[in-house]
Amino acid sequence: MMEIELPKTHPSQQDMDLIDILWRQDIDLGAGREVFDLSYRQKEVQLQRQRELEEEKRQQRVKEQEKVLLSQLQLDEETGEFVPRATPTTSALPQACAAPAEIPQNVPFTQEDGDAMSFDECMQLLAETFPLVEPAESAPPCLGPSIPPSTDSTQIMMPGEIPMLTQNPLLPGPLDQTWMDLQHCLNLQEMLDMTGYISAAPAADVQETNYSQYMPDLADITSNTTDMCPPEYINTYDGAFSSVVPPDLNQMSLKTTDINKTFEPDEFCDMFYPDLEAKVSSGSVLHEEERTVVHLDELSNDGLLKPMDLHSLSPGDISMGKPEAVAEFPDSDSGLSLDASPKTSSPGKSPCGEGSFGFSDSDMDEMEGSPGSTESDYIEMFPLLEPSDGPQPPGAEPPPAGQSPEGAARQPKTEPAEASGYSKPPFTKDKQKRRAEARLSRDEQRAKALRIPFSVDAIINLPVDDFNEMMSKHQLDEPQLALVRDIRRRGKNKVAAQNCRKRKMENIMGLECELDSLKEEKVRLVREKSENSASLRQLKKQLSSLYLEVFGMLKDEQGRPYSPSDYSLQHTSDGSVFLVPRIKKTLVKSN
DNA sequence: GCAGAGTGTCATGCC
DNA sequence: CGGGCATGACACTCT
Repeated sequence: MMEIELPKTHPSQQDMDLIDILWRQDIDLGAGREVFDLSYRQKEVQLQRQRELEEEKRQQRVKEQEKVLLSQLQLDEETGEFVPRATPTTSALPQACAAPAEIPQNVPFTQEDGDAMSFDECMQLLAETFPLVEPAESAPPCLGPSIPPSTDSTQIMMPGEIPMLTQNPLLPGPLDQTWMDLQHCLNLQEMLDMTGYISAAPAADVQETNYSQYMPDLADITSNTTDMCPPEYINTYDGAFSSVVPPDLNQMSLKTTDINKTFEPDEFCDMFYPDLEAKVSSGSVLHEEERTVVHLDELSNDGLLKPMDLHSLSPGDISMGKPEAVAEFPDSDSGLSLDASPKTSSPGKSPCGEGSFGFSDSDMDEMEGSPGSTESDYIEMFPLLEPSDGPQPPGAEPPPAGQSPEGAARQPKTEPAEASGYSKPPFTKDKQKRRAEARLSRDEQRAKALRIPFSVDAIINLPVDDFNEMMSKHQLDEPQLALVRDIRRRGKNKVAAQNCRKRKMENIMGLECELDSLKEEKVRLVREKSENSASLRQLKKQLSSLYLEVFGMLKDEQGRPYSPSDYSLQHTSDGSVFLVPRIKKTLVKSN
């Protein structure tokens, strides 16, 4: 990009023409005309200052609202939650949509604490999701000063909509109510943290060891979930947020502009959540950015919807009350694994019956291979969620298949192996990776069938202590325990086998290198040997000629030369040379 | 259809 | 003694 020195005074027409020409040259590079417009920049600076002032005002208002909310809260002694005193809609059962904006935000958010997505992260997500509606209001209280207000990003995204921001301090009532609900949730979160509602240890573990990906839920939360959330409510949540898993957040934020115009409380509810659902079913999810996926993953991992619970939240289970995801996925361990294992009771042999858990590997393969295989598609859709998976939309038992069985399943997948900290397999071809993931999903499907409340990654990769701690928090029956042990054993052994083969290949390669170097050394030594032999022959030749020369110079008393057949020259170690008669020499030798 | 590579799994031994 | 690792062997899938 060319640099242009801006004139200190107003540019002349000639300058403007020149700038115009330069701009036309740069327009291909994405430069805007305003880049060269001084007055525009000055306006921008003024607007920026204006926004900052508004920002401060908003923050003050938010703090005041926070105080008011705190004064309105009371402690529910049964659940340990803080609930608003005069709000009847905080009951766990949303009969209708009378004021449901509060319900899905209250209960789930109070339960998600120890989860992969902290409340602050949730609030941050909200702040990012609704930047146009209430960017400054959602940010300051929960994000703290370190998080910059999202106004800038708003400006970047939609520079032409600045006037809309100026309306924010005069938010209409219902939106204020929504914000109060969000604040409410935030306060609940903070208070729950303080009151020890969430067990401190797991939370610390999640933060310190970064096992949040492995531990999408907590035991106490599980029980609370089942205790406090009737199926109807879960179903409602499911309907609203199940599809939330992959919605396009950008679209969501755009939608809020509509909310800004019309809403009343009921309309807000009707418009907001069903809209999410509509967005999801529209299939826009398939093209979302990775960052969005991550956020949604976190969303889906939120407390209320735990990995296996989400699976169990499938409409068949909830609305119809059938407890058998098992029948859908007739589980069995890899016939070899559990059945052959004498020390663990195989699910196939479990008291629950053969039909309940027993699907063989071949069965699983058939499931995976079938075009309508919901599990494999599903897993490919949410590889990072496994087996926590996203909630399934009500009424459509195989969501991915319903959406686009071909397209969705063929989407390039992320690598759960890497995400789970697996050592990289020695042979990395894409197809093999995919196949490995498909095979990995077998255990995940088994875990789903037995409703193991942990992710397979967690089962395999957690350290022993954390693993035991995790296990102790859930009441698992014998087949579940056996399956979890087998999953862990197989996972460990799989990694070990990969490492072993990798080492073996490295050993082979090292030996080949060593062999090559040895061959080179052999060639060198052979060449050296021949050189030494030639040198030795040369020395012998020189020695014999020297010998003859010296011997020929020797004369006896009569001046006659000694006969080489009768005498020979011998030298001692001190360098003396003697003329020795051969007979005498042989005698000496014989002696 | 066969051969070979790659991978998962099991059994076993060792630490 | 239990858990993990290493490795040979086998089965399976894919090319």
